[in-house]
Amino acid sequence: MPSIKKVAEVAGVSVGTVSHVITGSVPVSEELRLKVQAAIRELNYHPNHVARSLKTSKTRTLGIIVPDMTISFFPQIIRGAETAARKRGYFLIAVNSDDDGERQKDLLSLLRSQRVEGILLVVAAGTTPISQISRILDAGIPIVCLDRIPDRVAVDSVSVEDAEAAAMGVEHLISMGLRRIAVVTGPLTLKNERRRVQGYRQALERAGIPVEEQLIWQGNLRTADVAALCREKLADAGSRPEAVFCTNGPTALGALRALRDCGLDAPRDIAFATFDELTVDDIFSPSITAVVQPAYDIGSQAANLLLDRIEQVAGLDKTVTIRLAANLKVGESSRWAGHGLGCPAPAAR
Amino acid sequence: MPSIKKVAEVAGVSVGTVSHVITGSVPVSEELRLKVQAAIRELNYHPNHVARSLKTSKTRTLGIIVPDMTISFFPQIIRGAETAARKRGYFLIAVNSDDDGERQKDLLSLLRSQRVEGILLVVAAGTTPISQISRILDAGIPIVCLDRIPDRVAVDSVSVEDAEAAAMGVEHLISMGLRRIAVVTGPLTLKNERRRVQGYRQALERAGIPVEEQLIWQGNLRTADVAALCREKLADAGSRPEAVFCTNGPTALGALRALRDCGLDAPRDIAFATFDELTVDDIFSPSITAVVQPAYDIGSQAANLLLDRIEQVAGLDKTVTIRLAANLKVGESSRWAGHGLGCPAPAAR
DNA sequence: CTGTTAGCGCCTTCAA
DNA sequence: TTGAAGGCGCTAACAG
Repeated sequence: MPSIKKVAEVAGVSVGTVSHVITGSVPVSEELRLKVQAAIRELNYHPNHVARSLKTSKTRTLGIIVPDMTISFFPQIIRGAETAARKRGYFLIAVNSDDDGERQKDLLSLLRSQRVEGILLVVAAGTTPISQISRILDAGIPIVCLDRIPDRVAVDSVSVEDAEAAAMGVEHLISMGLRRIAVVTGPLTLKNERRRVQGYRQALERAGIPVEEQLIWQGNLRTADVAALCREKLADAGSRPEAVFCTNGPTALGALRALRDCGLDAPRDIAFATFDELTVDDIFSPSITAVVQPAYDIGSQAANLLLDRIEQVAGLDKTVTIRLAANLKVGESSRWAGHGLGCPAPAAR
Repeated sequence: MPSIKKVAEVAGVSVGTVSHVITGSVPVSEELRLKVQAAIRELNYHPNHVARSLKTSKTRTLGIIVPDMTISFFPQIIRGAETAARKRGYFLIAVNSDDDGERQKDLLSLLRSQRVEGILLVVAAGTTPISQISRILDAGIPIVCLDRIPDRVAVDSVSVEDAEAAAMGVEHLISMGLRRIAVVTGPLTLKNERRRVQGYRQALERAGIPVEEQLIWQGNLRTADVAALCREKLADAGSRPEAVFCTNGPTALGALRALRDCGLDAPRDIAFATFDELTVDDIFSPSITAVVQPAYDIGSQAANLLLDRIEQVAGLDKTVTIRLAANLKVGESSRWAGHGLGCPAPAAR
C-alpha cells in the first residue's frame, strides 16, 4: 500500500506538495500538480484516512445504532440518514443492537473508539440509557435519538407525532362504524408506545366512546408473545372487540397470527389497522390499513440535525425536538364487513 | 478526549504499561493493573482505534456494498455477515451502491481509503467491474462476491444454486398441472439471471415440455419497466401463459402489478411463483409461492470466507466458490384454479 | 514486570 | 509556491 512519501518520491517532489495537491488547501503549480497526479495514478494510491483522521482528529463518520435492520422501518431510516450524510461529506456506519442493553453499551463504546463524530440512536427497548447518553454528550459527541425517545435526558430527537398518528388510525376505524376497538401495544416503558396509547384514548374520547381499560392490551416486541396474549383476549366471542389497532409492526404480526389461530378473518370478523407497514405477505390476505411513518425523512432530518450540531451551526443552543406527521394508508383490513360497507372481503388463508 | 498519556499520568505509570493492560499482550502486576483501570474509568477513557490502526495497520473492519438495503434480501445478508464478523472480532460497515457503477467505484475507493481489511461485494447491475476488482485484489485486499457473480474474474464467491433453485420453482408449477410457463427475468447480463433461466429450461425439458422462446421475457430491475413489459405480453388472452415465474423480487413486483392492471387474478386466472420473498402486502392478496434464498447464511458464509482469506487460513489457495441451496415456500399463488385443485382463490384487490 | 522510544501516514505550521 | 519537520495516539520492540 503506497504512502504519500512514495508518491512524493515518484513525482519528484516533497510530501508537503503532494499533501497540498490532495487537500487543495494550498495552491500548487500546474506542472507539479500534474506530476503528482500522474504518480498517484501510477501507484494506484489511496490516501490513508486512518492517518488523516489521527492528524486532524476528524473522521467525517457518523454512527447509527438500530435494534434490527431487518425490520423494514430501520433500513429506510438508515438510507435517509446515509443520503443526508453523504451530501454533506460524511459516512455512516450502521450497527444492530438486537434491543439488547448490554450490546448497545458495547456499540456505543465501540463507536466512541472509532471516533465517530456523532451518533444516531434508536435506543434498545427496555433500557433507559440516560447515563450512557449523558456521558457521551459530556464528552462532546452529539447524539440524536430517533423513533424512541428516552425520558429525562436533554437530547435532540426526531420522531413521528405518535399521539396524533395513532389517533388518526383509530379515528379511521371509528369512521368505519367501529366502536369497540382494542389496542395492542409494545412495552409501555417506551415513551412512544405510551404516546400512541394516549392518541388512542384521545380519539375515542373525541368520538364520545368510553375507554375500556380491558381493551388496552400491553405486550412486548416479540411476535410470539403478543400472539399468545391476543389469542387469550380474542378467545371469548362475547367480549371480543370489533376492531384491533396495533401500535407497531411486531405487535401487528403477533395480533395477525392470533387472528388466524382463532379462525378469525379480518375484516370479515374483525377490523384491523396498525402502525407501520408490514413486510409479510404470507400471513394475511387483504391489504392492511396502516399508519405509515416517514421513515426516510426521519433518518435524513436526524442526520442533518446531527451534522448541524457537529458543525456548530449557529442558533442551535437548546435541545431540538422534531416531530413529523404520519400518513394513513387505507387498506381492506379495516373495512368491517359487519358494517355492510363493501363487498365481503376475501378470507385469510 | 483523554489519551493514553493522560491515563498513564493519572495512574502514575508509563504509557507502555497502560498499553499493556489494554491489549493484554504483556503481563502487568495486579497492583498497577488496578490503578490503570481506575484511571481509565475515572477519565472515561476510550482507546483511539484510529491511532491503533495507524500503528498496527489493522482496522479489523470489513466493508460490504449492496445495491439497496431497503430490499429485504440485503439486510438479511448484512446481518448474517455482521454476526459472523463480530464473532471473529471484526466490524462491518455497510453502504449502498444504488446499482450505480460510478457510485460503486467511489465506494470501493472509499473503503480502500478507510483501510477495510476485506470487502463483500454485490456488484451493481449492468457493470462489469473486472478491472476494479482485480486492482483491489492486486493490492492485497480480499474480496468475496455475493449473489451476483461477475464473469471472467477469479474471485471468491457465495451465492445460491441459481439453476437448481429456479428449476425447483418451475418444477413446482409443473407439478400443479401447468405447462405453458413464462419466465420474467432481469438483465441477462447478470450471470445469476442467466443461470436462473437455464434452470427454467432444464425443468421444462426434464418434464418433456418444449421451451417456447417467446415465453422468456427479459426485463430489467425496475419494477415499472417490467410491469409495462408484462402488460404487453399478457394483453392477448390467446397467447397468455398459464403461469408466470419471476427470477427476482423487483421483476416479481412488476409482473404482479401488470397482472393487476390487466385485471388478472392469481391464481384464479394465472398461476404465479417467484424467486425471493416479497415484502409488500399491498399489491397482491393470496400468499405467494417463492423460492427462498438463505440470505443470512449467504452473508455469514461470505464473511467467514473473507476472514479466512484475511487471516490467511491454510489450504485456501485457489478461488473458492460456495453455492447454497434454496428452499421452496409453497403459497396460494401457484394453486391454479383452472386445475380444480382447491377452493377458488380470493381476488386481488 | 516496567519504562522508553521509534515510528505508522498524514497535515500543518514555518522558513526559505 | 515549495520543502522540512513536528506530532496526532498508539503499539511493539527493546532496555532495564
